Amino acid sequence: MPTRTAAQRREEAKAAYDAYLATCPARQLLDRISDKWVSLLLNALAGGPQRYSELSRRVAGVSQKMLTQSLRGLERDGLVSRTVTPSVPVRVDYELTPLGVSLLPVVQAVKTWAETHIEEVAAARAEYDRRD
Amino acid sequence: MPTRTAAQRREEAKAAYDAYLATCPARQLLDRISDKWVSLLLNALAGGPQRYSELSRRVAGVSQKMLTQSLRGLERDGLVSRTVTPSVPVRVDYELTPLGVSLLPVVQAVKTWAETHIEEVAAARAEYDRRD
DNA sequence: CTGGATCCGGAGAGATACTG
DNA sequence: CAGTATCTCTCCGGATCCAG
Repeated sequence: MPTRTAAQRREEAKAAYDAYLATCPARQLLDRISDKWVSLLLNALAGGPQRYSELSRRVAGVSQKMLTQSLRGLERDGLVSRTVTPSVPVRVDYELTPLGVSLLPVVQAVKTWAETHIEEVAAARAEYDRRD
Repeated sequence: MPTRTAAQRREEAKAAYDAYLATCPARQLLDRISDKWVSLLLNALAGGPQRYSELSRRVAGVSQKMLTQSLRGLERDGLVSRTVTPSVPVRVDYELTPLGVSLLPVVQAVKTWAETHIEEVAAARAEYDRRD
């Protein structure tokens, strides 16, 4: 069983998990979105369709495993579409779906906030480390 | 060494990590924000100061370990302040700093998006699982 | 050669029990 | 009440292998 099995294990775990969380199924979705690689990937896909290898370079630091796994998750959730062109060698493009596009402004806002306030956070961090 | 050691290990790991990412220090911050428990905690703190036990109940499903660890991280980054009232028993309140408040609209937008589009994602997910 | 699956070792998350 | 210490177990990253 490939990578998808991991996703399925997650699903099963969440199912049991939600049982005692009881009230909020959106929690599951929020967890998915609030993922390091997911936010990075969605931002990377903002500029249109991208190949697997392009994403791999753009998001620099992600392992092939996590890249594939994250993309599969996003595809399953209907946020990203996967198009295989059976040329030689094979070409795989990933693109935001309309649903994915609707999420885009939000994740871009997160990225923008991070870029804007990085210095304040760095200062707070230095302060914290110095005093304690 | 208590929980803080974990945070410090993270720090060290990130330092080595950033070295080969080279270009983008904001990446580090984005990773911190794009965390499951962090987004949940920030949303929970939206309604004003909360005690440790209140947060524990509100964010239902978080372990004490991750709660403490996440709060420490947020405190270090200057997003959350920690106030200890040495009564009997001791009382600890967590509250968003101005910097944390500035991030609030963004994380709330993420939460709102998740709540709004949960059904579409669930449908896409069911579709994906059925066909493949 | 690209895209991806598999296996393995180590880091980190979860649950539990304990302490000031 | 607010953590800390410990143990277990999942999950991540890297290397390797596989299909087209």
